[in-house]
Amino acid sequence: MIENPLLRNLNNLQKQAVMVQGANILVNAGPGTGKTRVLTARIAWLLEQGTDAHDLLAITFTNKAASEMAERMKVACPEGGVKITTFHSWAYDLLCKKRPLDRTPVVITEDEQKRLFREAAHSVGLKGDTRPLFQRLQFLKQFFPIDLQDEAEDLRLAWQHYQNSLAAHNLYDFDDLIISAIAILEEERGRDSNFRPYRHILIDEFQDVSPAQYRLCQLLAGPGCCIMAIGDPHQSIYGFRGSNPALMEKFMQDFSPCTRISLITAYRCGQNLLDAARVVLREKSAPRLISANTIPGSITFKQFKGPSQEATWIAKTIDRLSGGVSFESLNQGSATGQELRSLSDIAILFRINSLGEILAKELAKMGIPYQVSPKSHHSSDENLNKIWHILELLEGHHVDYHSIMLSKEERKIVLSLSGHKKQALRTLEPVNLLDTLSEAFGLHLESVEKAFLERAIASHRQGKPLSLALKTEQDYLDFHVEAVSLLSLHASKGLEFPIVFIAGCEQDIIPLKDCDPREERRLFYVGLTRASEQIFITCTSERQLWGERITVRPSQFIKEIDGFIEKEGKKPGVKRRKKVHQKKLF
DNA sequence: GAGGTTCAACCTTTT
DNA sequence: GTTGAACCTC
Repeated sequence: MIENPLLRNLNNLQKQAVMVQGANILVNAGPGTGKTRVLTARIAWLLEQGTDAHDLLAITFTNKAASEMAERMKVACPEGGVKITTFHSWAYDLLCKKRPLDRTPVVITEDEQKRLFREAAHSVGLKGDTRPLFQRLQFLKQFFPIDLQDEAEDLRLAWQHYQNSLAAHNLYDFDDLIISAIAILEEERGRDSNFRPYRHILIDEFQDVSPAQYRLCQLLAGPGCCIMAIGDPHQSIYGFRGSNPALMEKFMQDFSPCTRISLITAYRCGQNLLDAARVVLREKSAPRLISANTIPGSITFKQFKGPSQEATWIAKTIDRLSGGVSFESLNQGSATGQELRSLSDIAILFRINSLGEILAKELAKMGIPYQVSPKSHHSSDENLNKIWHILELLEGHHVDYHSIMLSKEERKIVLSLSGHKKQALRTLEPVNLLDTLSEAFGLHLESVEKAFLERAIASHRQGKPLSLALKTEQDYLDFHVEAVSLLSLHASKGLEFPIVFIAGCEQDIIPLKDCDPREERRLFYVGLTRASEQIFITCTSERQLWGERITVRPSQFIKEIDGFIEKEGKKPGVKRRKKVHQKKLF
């Protein structure tokens, strides 16, 4: 029998996973074991087996991951037609289908969520700081069913009021999307026991599902539906939003019959890196991954006096590795004889964003191009949102809601406009309208934002609801750009770089104080397994944190992986072992 | 209701 | 060391 070309480049375990029939599948896929490859191969294989594309659903966590997978699918099977989406988008689409057309659900941002909640808390007579209550609400919303039994009366009251005010304007926060989808599906299932929308569901990064999303999975599947859940419980790092590595085990029981496959060949990291990472993980149940990489991967550890020395050293090292753009390296030339690196091959990871800022400054000083994780996009989102509220207010929609979202001053400006002026604004060319608004409200729109808003306003004037027209496609980091990536450990998940720096590797930062120590281990595991060839771990003896200057010790993890760290002036342990091995051979 | 003062957080983050 | 929210004063 001729082997299917889709399966040709897969190893045996991957093939097995791709071709499971008549059972749910749980794939334990450690770092670099070909998770996405298995997922896409399975979709392609199912299609080839005659599955209708409409019976297939692939779910990822981020839009970015979804579009990347869609891109891969285009290559694997150009006819395509398979729905690749996120939990939230899927839920949003369902909501749109179930609501009357004139009542398009509007999703609010976290900022708006906070304001609305505070407003709600105050209107039920709560005094004092409402932030702890809000945090609790956000956490509880990740669960299903939501249990308010043991919660404070204050929280219940404020919650109720918050949800009422959302409902009054057809608003949903991100968690409501999932919660509402669950409610719709439960109701539907109660009415019609044949309700089975998909025959095959594939879920990526399953270790990140929240209990609510897990419930959604249960409702989407039923007899005759096969789920492939793929993920790595050891990379579960989103406990603060409800995810839990134990859910993967629960899947085995709840979705019986279920085949479990653990991929053990890793194509990214060298063996030395994999073994070091496994030591930090301290999970006896974790299988030892075997690297297909011939380079063992080296770990270097450096301790500095303070953050500026650390940053300088990192910047200089990057400069040296990349052949250099700085004055110094131009003088020295690339005398090291090492192969030069593209800046896009290098990432600097850190536990807390404040460390990233120091590093960014130093790189800027040296003239090394860098890009930071998408956190900074936040401010531009705020601009877009503000414009949205202003425009809606100008049109007189949901006046009370949109008013809350603007500052008093801004509100005054909008509401004081005469009807005549409003009408004039409405007919203004989008470009001019934006200019007028930016000036009146002191907004600084970047040209990209402006172009985007112009398009949105134009399409709105052709009859599209403004909220829909503005529904943004976030700009994501482009890792092909010739720049060093500065990322939090969390943001680095799913990415890979030949060379990785982990900065600020100090006790109480990595692992971070007062955090779940097991999750901190998994987080460091994620960090170590981002690199394929080389890791530089740095720490300092002194750190200024939250205004206080403190002396710090190296992270406990350093000691734990000491045997895997390359010692200065000495050959690394692994290489030596290799030599011994070779002697035996001859 | 604007403007100053005090007090406590301050980690990770996608949708 | 900075921010955001609540509270206080005029």
